[in-house]
Amino acid sequence: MAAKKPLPFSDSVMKQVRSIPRGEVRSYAQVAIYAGRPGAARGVGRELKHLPGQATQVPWWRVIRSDGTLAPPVAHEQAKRLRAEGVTVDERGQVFRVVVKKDGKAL
DNA sequence: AATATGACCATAC
DNA sequence: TGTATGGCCATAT
Repeated sequence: MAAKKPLPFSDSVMKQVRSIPRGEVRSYAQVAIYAGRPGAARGVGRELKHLPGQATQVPWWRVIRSDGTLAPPVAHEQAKRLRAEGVTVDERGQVFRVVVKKDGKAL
């Protein structure tokens, strides 16, 4: 019997994105790594772009850039949704990442 | 199969 | 500190 076929890139990415807890953010690169394709950050962004957007169940807005900024095409919508979850977003689209200690306590 | 594009990332200047 | 350049990966044509 053939070995277990790895999930398609897109499915793997979606799975990871959906696993991001509310109020938490993750970078494209980080998602790519968790999806099993380190360095495929661009591919991640491409997949998220393919999403329905507002009508999706995938919390794409929790995926931001590695430097904490938001991607220009969606920055507006994204900032709005992030703030709705308690994530502090600067006017310039800068996200103050929620740092959590191993205790689960916010820093 | 090769080229072009993109919601990126890291480094160099 | 901000801008420019190269690299990486996954689709579309």
